[in-house]
Amino acid sequence: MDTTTDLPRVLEQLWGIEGRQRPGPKPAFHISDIARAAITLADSGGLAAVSMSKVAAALGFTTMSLYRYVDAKDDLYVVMLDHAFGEPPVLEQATWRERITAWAEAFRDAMVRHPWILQVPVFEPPLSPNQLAWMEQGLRAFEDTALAPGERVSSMLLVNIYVRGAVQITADMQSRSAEEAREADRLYNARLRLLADPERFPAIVAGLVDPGGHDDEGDPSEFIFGLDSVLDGIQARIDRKAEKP
Amino acid sequence: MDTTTDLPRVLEQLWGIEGRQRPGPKPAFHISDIARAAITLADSGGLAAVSMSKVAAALGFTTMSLYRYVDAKDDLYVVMLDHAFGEPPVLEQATWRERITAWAEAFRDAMVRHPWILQVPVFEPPLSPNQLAWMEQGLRAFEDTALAPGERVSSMLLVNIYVRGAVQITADMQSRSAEEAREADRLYNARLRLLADPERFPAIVAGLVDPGGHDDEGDPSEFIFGLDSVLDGIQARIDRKAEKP
DNA sequence: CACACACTGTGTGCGCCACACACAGACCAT
DNA sequence: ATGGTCTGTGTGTGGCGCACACAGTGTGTG
Repeated sequence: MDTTTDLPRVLEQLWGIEGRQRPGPKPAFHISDIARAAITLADSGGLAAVSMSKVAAALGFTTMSLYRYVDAKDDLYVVMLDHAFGEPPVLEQATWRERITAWAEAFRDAMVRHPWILQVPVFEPPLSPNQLAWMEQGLRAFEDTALAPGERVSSMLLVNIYVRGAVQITADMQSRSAEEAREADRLYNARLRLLADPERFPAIVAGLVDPGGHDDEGDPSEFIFGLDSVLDGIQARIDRKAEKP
Repeated sequence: MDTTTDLPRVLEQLWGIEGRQRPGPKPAFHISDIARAAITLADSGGLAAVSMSKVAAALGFTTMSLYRYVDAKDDLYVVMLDHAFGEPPVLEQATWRERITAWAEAFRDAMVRHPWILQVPVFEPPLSPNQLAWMEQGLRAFEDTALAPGERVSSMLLVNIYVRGAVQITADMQSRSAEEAREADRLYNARLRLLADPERFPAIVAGLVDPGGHDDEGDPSEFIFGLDSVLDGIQARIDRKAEKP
C-alpha cells in the first residue's frame, strides 16, 4: 500500500519525500545540483547544449551517475523547469486583473531569463512543487471573482497559454544574442518580401511587410496589449456570469 | 543579384522555384515524397520516430540522399509542417467571428490529425507556402473590421496561440492511443491528489482534483468556450476602436 | 555530335547521444 | 562484525545527424 513508491524518482526527490534511512553510501550531491548545472549549460548554449554527459562533466561525475537521481532525460527537464521557475510571486494586488497581470509578467520574465524553456518538449501536465505553486497562485488570482473553480482553471490556462505563445513569437526564437536576433529578423523580412506576392498574400504584405502604424513586434508594450485582450475576454465571461446567475 | 539563391534549398523547392534546366541526372523523387514518408512515420510513432535514415529507408534510398533535398533535419520539419497543414480553408462566412472560428477549428483539426506538430521545435516564423497561406486566410478573417493591419496580425496570432495551447493541453500530449491517454489522465489525477496538499494548494484541489461543475477537459465544447473568450477580447478591442476613432 | 562538368545517389566513417548492465566499494540495521 | 543495499564507475551498444569522397548520369555548349 506504499503508494508513494510508484512516483517517478524525480518527483520523490523534488517533493523531498525521504526514502527513509537506508544502508549504502550517502549520495554525493542533490538533484538541485544537477538542475543548476544543466540550467547553466542551457542558458548559454540552448537546450541542445544539455546532455547527460555534459551535465555530469560539469559536476565532476560520470554520465551514468546521474541516472541514480533521474530516471531518464525527460526527467532532467522536469528538474530543470522546476528549478528555473522557482517560487511564484505572491500576489497581493487589489483586483484580479492586477493580480493575474503580475503573475503573467513574472511568468514571462522567467521565460525570457531562460529561453530554452520554450524548447522543452511537454509530455504531461506539471506535477513538480514549484510548477504546482505557480498554478496555485494563478488560480488564486481569480479568488474574488464569480468564476467557478473549473472556469478559473480555464482562465488561468488561457493566460498561461498566451504568455507562452507571446514570448515564443516576440523573443528571439532560440537563445541567440540580441545582434543575431536582429539579423534573423532582417533576413526574415527580406525573405518574406521576396516570397509574399502582394496578389496572393495582400493581408500579409499589409500587416507584416509594411510596418504600418506600429513598427516593431519586440515592443514590450505589445505583450501587455495582447494580454489585455485576453483579460478582456475573461472579463466578458465574468460579466456574463453576473447577469445570469 | 540572384537573391533567390540565398534561400534555403527547402524553400526553393517548396515554392517551386525552378533551378532551371541543368546537366546531371534527374532527381529520383521530390520533397513531397519525403514529406509523405516522414509524416507517415510521425503519425504512427511520434516525432521521435522520424529520423533521416528511417525516412530514407521508407523511400528505398540511402540516408545521405535526403540531404540533396533538405539541408538539415530542421528543414525536414519545415517540409513536414507545410505538407501536414496543406491548404487553408476558404472562409466565406458572414462575420469575422464566424470566419476566424472556422479557421481556428480547421487549425485545431490539423493538429489533432498530426499530434506530432506540437513536438516540432520552432526556430523561426514560417515562410513556407501553405503556412503563409494559412496566415493570409487568418488575417483576411478580420477584413471587414476596423482593426489596423498590425492589430489584425496581433489578433490572428492570438487565436493561433490559443489553438496551439488548447490542443496541447486538451489532446493526449504525445501521440498515444485513446486508451493510453485515459490511463495517463487517471494516473495524473491520482498523483495530483497525492501531492497537492489541500492546505498548500486549495485552489488546485478545488479546480482540478474535485471535478466540480463540468468534469472533463477533453470536452470539445471546452475548446469553443475558451476560443469565445479570446474572441470576446478581440471584440472588446474592436469596440474600443469604434468609440474612439 | 562530342564532351565537359554540374548534379545525382552511394558508401564510409566520425563524433555524439541516451542508456543497459555488471561491478567494487561505502554504509547502516541488526 | 557482517549482510544487504545503495552508491558512483567502466564498458559497451545501437542509434543519431551529418561531413566527405566518389562514381555514374545527362544536358548545355563547343
